[in-house]
Amino acid sequence: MTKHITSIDVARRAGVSQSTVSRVFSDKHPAVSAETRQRVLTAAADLGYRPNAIARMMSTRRTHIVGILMANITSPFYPYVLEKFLQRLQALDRQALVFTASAHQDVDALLPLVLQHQVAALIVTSATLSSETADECARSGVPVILFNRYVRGGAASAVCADNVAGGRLAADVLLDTGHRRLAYIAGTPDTSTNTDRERGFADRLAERGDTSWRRAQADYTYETGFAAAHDLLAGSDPPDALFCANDIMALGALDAVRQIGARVPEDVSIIGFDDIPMAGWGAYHLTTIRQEVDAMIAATLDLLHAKLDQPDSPPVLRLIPGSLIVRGSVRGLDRTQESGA
Amino acid sequence: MTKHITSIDVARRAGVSQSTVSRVFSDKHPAVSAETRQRVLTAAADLGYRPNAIARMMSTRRTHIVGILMANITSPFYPYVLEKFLQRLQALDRQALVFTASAHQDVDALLPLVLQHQVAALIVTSATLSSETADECARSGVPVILFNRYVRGGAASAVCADNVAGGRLAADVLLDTGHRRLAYIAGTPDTSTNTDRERGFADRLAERGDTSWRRAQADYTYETGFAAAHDLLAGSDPPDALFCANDIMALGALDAVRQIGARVPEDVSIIGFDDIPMAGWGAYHLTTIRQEVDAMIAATLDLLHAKLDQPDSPPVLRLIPGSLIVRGSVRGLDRTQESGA
DNA sequence: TTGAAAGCGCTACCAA
DNA sequence: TTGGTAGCGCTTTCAA
Repeated sequence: MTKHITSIDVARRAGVSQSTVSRVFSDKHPAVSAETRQRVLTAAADLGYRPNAIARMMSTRRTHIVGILMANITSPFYPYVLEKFLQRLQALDRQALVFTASAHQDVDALLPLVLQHQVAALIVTSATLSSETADECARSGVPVILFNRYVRGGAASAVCADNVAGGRLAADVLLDTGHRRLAYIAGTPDTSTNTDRERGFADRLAERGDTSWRRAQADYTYETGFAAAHDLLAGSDPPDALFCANDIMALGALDAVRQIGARVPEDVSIIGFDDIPMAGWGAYHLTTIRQEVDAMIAATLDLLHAKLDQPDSPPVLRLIPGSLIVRGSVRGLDRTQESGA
Repeated sequence: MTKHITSIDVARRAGVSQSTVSRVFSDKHPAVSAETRQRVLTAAADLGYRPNAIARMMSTRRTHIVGILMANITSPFYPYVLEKFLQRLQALDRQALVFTASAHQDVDALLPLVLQHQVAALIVTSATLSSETADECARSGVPVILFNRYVRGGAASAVCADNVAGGRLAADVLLDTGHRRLAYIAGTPDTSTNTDRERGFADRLAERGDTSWRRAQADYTYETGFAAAHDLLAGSDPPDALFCANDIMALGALDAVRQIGARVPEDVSIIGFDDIPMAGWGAYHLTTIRQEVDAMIAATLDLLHAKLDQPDSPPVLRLIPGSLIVRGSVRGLDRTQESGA
């Protein structure tokens, strides 16, 4: 192992005290003469000194590290989210300790580990957090923001796409364009994104007098979306429109429709949710309800900092409206008809 | 802020010394009587004690944290890589501090920050590292493993797909199936993945007497792949086969071919590189050269631990062979003809 | 403006 | 098997 250079080495070389070296490298710049500072900086450069972030954390008992807890990174929606978070966090001079929860394993089990690392705050994405755990974080003084998830009555703030409104919008779009045999392809059960999208869709349909829509269960993957569409289309009196709880499943559904020799949108219309990059690709041209990811991320970081500045502020739920992105997978929709949700 | 519970609080409550508490929570379990341990554990549970990982690092001067430096998370190949790394690292009881380098910003600039956090090791993915920086890491005793990149003559070990062999394989496949007007769609210049794939392709073509292949520059995105294919196909005497430096561009190329009314593979064959999930989707059925990601990740972690155990071991370059995945985008290839690269 | 010294919460060594 | 104690490298009073 290489000998580690510490502030003491620098102090010795610069002929100053260790405290002075520390002052020079503190973020705020208190009372150090320009000349001394220069001497210290030179000595540090000569030695290749780098302040030890761990020791600094130890001493200040504060961390710049934000924990990110994420399941499902591979779902095409989340890599983008993660990258954005990392970029924004880095710009704010914060580091990110990232954890993934495999679907089966409980997110709550990961929490002690995260907390041990004294993270300044925690962002939880695509993974549910029990309200006990949320409370525990609150007790340790670690602000938690849920991204695209929320706990009912929990102690955690959350930022979500307005999934209910999105579901309603999908219902309106499909009905307005004259579709009459609707079906919903559901995402993973017990996720708030899925239940909210379905609820919005179902409620709006009911309001407009359609109670005969069908439903197939899938779990947010391409393969299950494909299979669900297949099943739906196989029966007699197949649906003429499919609302899919996310884009990936919608893409699978689209391929399924084509595979059985039907056309999109002439024979069946498809509308997705998310607006992932692939939705715009030539082979698909998926009409979808877009989540305003950038706005959601910005809101999350706002909430985070608000909570950091004011630890006692109450939890907040922030809903970010989405919007309809019109491409080619819904019959009777013309590309000027985009609207907010 | 909540009062923080320390090992001293636990010691007091359990009626033991602070050292004993520390022993109980050390990874290795030395010399603590079952009864004492139980008392300590109970007291800790009552108090909600959690060992402070920062203090532990400070004291041991070792970290379990691995830095991951990654650009391009959104390229569909990398989220999978990242998730796998996180999973494997977590299983090994290591945390991951993740940094992204936006393409423009120098990865080297991020390094001091990473090093300040006393990471035990560093994995660099999809981003080049100058050899100076690699040396600097070596000097600080931080093992660096490059994933899918290497620095010539550098001090860092690397794990790569065997891109040269993959390029050769693509050439053979296309020639063997009777294609005669070949073209290469290049990825981002100055990335070793691109240059190696191209070199393998070009060399093999030259060996077999084809020097008339064409080339279009793109940068690994769907859009540029689409545009490059468009250009290639627009001229007179358009190519009858396209080798794309990655799958995303191949998918773009495929959509471009269809858009101008040509058919894949009847009119033009396309072969990609990576085997991302979307390559298998119904709308594409892309024939491609697969990177054995799991093997690459395993090799990376092997190298990492080898280096950790034996800091003086020399840098290693490990090439992981890929294999041909036959789907429907190359004419004249029958699905039994898969082979190693 | 600078230096001395007291921690931060833990590990690890040495004695008992 | 346990307790005492000396750090780890830094920040942060408090004095000079």
